[in-house]
Amino acid sequence: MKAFGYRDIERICLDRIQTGEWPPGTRLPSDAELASEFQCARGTVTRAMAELSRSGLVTRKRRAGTRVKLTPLTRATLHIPVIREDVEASGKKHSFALLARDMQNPPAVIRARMNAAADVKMLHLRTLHMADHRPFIYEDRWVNTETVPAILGVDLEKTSANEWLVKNAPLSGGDLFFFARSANKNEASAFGVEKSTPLFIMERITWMGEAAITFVTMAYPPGYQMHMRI
Amino acid sequence: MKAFGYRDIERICLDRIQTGEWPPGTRLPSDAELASEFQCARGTVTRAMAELSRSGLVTRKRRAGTRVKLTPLTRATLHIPVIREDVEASGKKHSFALLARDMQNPPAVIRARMNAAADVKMLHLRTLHMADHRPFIYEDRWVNTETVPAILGVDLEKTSANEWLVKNAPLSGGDLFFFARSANKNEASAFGVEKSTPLFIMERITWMGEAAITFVTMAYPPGYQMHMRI
DNA sequence: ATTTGAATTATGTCTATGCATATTCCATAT
DNA sequence: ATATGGAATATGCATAGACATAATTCAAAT
Repeated sequence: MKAFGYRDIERICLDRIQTGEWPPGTRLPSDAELASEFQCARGTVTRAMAELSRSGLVTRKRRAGTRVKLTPLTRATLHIPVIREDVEASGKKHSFALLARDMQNPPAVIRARMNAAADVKMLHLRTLHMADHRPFIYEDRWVNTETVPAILGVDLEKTSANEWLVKNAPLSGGDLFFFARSANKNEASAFGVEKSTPLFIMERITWMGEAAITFVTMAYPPGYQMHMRI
Repeated sequence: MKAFGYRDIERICLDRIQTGEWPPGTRLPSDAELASEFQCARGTVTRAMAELSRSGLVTRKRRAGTRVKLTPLTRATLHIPVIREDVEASGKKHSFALLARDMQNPPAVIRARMNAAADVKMLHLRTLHMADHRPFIYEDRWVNTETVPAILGVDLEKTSANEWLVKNAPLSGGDLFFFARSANKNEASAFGVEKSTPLFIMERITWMGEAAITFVTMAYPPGYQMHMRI
């Protein structure tokens, strides 16, 4: 019999958890015992267990051992794409129109959320992204030009701010908010719907340390569904 | 100088990526070179790099080396809580009312999405979850009793199906869909709003292999925001 | 010029070993 | 009974060495 690699061990243990052979709360055999079962070194089992732990299926504590989490699989991962690549991945043609561009002092609500001074001026952009010439995302964006001054030299008619920022502005983190609200005037006219139509909205703030890079509100047309996998 | 552990190396390299010292596309020094820089064994660097790779910041290929991803940090993780724990975590009191419970043949749309036979009967539940006695989630759920027969013996007035299933039904995966739509009649009356009010909706199907365990539609009251972190 | 193939190189994985450290368990002293 | 302290144990982390494997490079053959 061929020896077991750490991926095999990971898969087999995952299977034992998923089939209920090791129900939530169970203490697994120690790394050493599993190593003896799978005829491998302890390090190999340790690596498999570390992966399961990182995936959130088990918890490991010194001396206390490895246990199956009480509520396993409670995470889902969302991939945040560059809009252009997202559209092109679905076989459609991406285009966009820069509807407005100016330097402005953002409203207090935005300033507060971006952790910005009262008198700061930011780049304000409104963009409509299309998939096969149909409206796909209406984007309202504020860019902190103190954090990313380089964007002022970019031709945003040719490269979307979304794409330029993703690829050029190093970031340390971000906050995403999803909610539903009625379309505002701009969104309604961009999508050709009534002002009261429910829209799926994503707000995103990205950070470089304490300083906000950009605050963007993305409105999706009626019928859009965001998908995530567990 | 104290020796560097794999977490130190991970942090330092993360920092170099985030500050732009290693911009997207950069090829990192080889594991061996980094090991020499940090005065440690190659295995230690390898582990740090494996973590960065798993977090999606770099890609590693044999012979080609380790490179900073072109679009780093494009993932966000959503933690899916048990509703009761979610409510209680915010310091509020959780309660719920089982509004309806019966065995029914689900509509064709639901059957299709659950990958179920035409004549199957499922447990259909409607539940209103409350936070401090205010409506928090309106839940419409179908449970495949062929996959989880044990739920028929559970007192769902005392333990919510949500909680019981999360803790007792082993699952191999799931699909989540998020979108916005107008409140339907039931939701409107549960939340005390107009029928046309935009609501944030989450649909979730969980799977045990090919068989669906449960299909649930959760409607959140107006103003609810889902938050994720990058 | 193009293809083929061999050498080189960086990561992938495993082994064996050792010490560190958190936690549990248990015997002993109070 | 309770508190305390030490032994035992399981994971955490690091090291050194070995071989596997994929991708690149480059020289030789066509």
